[in-house]
Order: sequence, then structure tokens, then C-alpha cells
Amino acid sequence: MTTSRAPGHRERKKQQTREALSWAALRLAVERGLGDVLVEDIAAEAGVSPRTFNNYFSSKAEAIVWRQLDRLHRVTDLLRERPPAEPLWEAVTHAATTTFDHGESLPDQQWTTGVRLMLGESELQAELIRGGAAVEREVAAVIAERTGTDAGRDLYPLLAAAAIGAAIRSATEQWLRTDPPVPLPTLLRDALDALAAGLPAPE
Amino acid sequence: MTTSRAPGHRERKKQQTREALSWAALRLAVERGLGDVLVEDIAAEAGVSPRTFNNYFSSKAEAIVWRQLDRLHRVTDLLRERPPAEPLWEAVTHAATTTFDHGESLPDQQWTTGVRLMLGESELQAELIRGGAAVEREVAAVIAERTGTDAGRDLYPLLAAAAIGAAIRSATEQWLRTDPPVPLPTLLRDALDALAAGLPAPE
DNA sequence: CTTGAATTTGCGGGCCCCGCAATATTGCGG
DNA sequence: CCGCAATATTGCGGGGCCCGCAAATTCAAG
Repeated sequence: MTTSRAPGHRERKKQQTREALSWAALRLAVERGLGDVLVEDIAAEAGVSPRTFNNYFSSKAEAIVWRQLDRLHRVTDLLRERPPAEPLWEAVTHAATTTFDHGESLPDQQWTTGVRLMLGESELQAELIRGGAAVEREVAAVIAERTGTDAGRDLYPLLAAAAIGAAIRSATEQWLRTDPPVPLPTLLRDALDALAAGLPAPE
Repeated sequence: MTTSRAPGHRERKKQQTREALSWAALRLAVERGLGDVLVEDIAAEAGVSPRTFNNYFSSKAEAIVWRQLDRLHRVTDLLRERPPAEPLWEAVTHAATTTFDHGESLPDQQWTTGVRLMLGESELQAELIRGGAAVEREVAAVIAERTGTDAGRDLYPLLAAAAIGAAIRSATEQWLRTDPPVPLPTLLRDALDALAAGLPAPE
């Protein structure tokens, strides 16, 4: 069987396994709650051995959170690609709203439930934010470059990146609890606008 | 021995044990790195059994982070006590700077090292922020009350609380890496001022 | 088909955290 | 001062996580 395909035949399979594990972990955790899911179960669901699970992820929480973090990394990438002349907040708003705009499809019920779970179980929150911190550092670097500040010395890039993270988290949390579903990009824009306006007391 | 003191004789001893455990955990982690500290060691250091450690803290990380979180809770308390008429950002700035103002004493070397460790080891970061999330909810509630918004429905209190958290974290991180030590309250004020001004791009 | 590299797997082991029941301590009323 | 009830501490046992290591399997390339 000379199924000679692209060079990344092996790579692709690894990526598939990773996806399968992450997805299985999320699905099972949604169904039963994180505490009642064993690594054994996740591995079985993905069709690999328990030992293999830990070759891909170093904890259950990391597996569950991986997809969401992947999204956040994409925000950074998008931000890098915005024209340097564009005002900072405009660029950020664009990058964030684009990333979290799932086309026309309303929030997939399964996905929504999953994220809701994440923000509920504090162990997952922690894992999510731990990864988010890494992303924030990237964002800070991009901001530093754009504004001509020094990410290593000035407070500004750090603070701005942290504030953006705060906006994304707040908007997401708000999104999860609005029953008549509001589009996430809209909430994101509101949050970022409020930030840029200095968080004036409402009313 | 009729050493009959205040009613909280028992309580005080528990609190002492808790302090001892948290401090021991922090000290050992600073010396050897978190990975090379066993619960057994911490318990020994504090003069209790290993099992008792877990009666006070449900993980090593929780023990180490406890003191810092205690500080954050105090910010909330202070904020509650500020006069309701005072503008929000003024009240927040006051509460935060007061809490982190260690009088004249320059940053205790030991303490500084400890905090630096925290922000280095990502497991501790995560634990710190997990606890911080609880505090943020409290802060959001206070803000909601002050501004007449609904913490359960409006985005504002959530966002403002998250932004304040971001400011505190950024200022702390900045504080840790400025070699000619700058007073933390000053950095905090800078960060909060920048937030209130809408994070204008510098220069 | 052979071969070398990459992946998966099983095993062993150290450690964490918790429930439970036995013990020890403490404050209180008699 | 004493015994009692409440509270805290301790030891034990056990399930589970995560990792290092080395054997086995898979895969691409010659």
C-alpha cells in the first residue's frame, strides 16, 4: 500500500489523536463532571492507551482546555497581521471579534455547555487562565512593538494585555449567562469599547 | 493551669497552625523549588502530621498562595468601607494602595523572593488566579452596589472587577522586576490611573 | 524487504489527596 | 478538681495522577 501523501502523514495523525483526546475529555467532563472522569476513560474514548494520554497532555485539565487556548493563540496571530498604522484598540477589537465570530451558526449547544462547564469548575478556570497568561505575554509583546514601548521595562504593554484578557473573559462569562443569546462579538466589542473609554461609571 | 483567655482560644491556635503551614510551604518552595517539596516536609516544618496538612489546605499550591489571597480579600473589605459618595476609581485606588502599603519597610527580601517564585511557577500562578477569581466576584458585587448596576445581568461590574484585577497583577509583576525598587502603591496608582484614562497609547 | 526513527504501550513507583475511625486535646458545667 | 461533650489531630488504607524507562509496534524511505 503505497499511500504516499503529503510529508506530514505522521504529523497529521498525531494532531488527530490530540484532537480526539481533547474532545473526548471535554465531552466526558460535560456529561459526568470533571471529578467522575478518569484518564482511563478518556483514553478509551479516543482509542489509545492510558499511558499515551500523558504523552499528549500532562493533565486532564490541560486536555480539556486545549481547544480554547488554541483560539486565543489565533487572536495573537491576527493581531500581528493588522496594519501597523491602525489604532491599537481598533486592531485589537478586530482581531478578537473575528476570532470569536463563528459565522452564522448559532452557538453550538454542545460547545456552549462545554465552555459553561469550564468556567464553572475552578480547576479548569485556573488551567485556562494559566494558558491565557502565556498568550497575554505574546499580546504584550505585540503591543510593545506597536506602541514603541519596551515589554521588559514599561508597565503599559503588560497592563494593556492584561486588560484585554479581562475583557475577553468578562465578555465570555456574560455571553454564557444571557439566555436570549447575544452574539459574542458584540459583547466583546462592548467590553473593549468600555475599556478604551476608561470604564466610566454607567448611567 | 487556668489559662482562661478570650473565647477564641481554639480559633487562635488553628489560625497559628494555618499560618505556620502556609509559611513553611512558602519558605521551602522558595528554597528548593515547588517540585522538591513534599507535603511531608511542610508538615514536619510546622510540627504537625502530614494528614493534618490536608485538613487545612487541599493542596500545596493552596497553602503557598493563601497569604497573598488574604491580602486581596482585605482590598475588598476596605473597598466596602469607603464612603459611597466617593467616585469609584478613587475608592478603588485608595483600597488597593492602602492594602499593599507596607509602611516604611522596604520590600522584605524573603517576601519578595517568595512572590517572585509564585509568579514564576505556573502552577502557583494558576492557583493564585483561581483564588483571585473569587475575590473578583466580591469586588464585582461591591461595584454593582455602588454603581446601581446588577452584577447578575450587566457586563459592567464584571468587567470593572476584572480590569482591577488585571491592574493589580500587572503592577505586581512590574514591581517584581524593577531593580531599583519602586514602591508598589505607586505602580498600583499608575496602573489604575491608566485604566481610568482608557489606556491611551503612550507617547 | 530491511532498517532506522518515531510512537505507543505496559510496568513500576512516588506522590497527592481524601474518607474514615481511633485518639488526643480543650473548654465547660458541676 | 472532674468528667463530659465538642473539636482537632493522627494513622491507615486506597484510588488516582503523572512520569521515567525500556520493550514492542508502526511507519517512511531506501
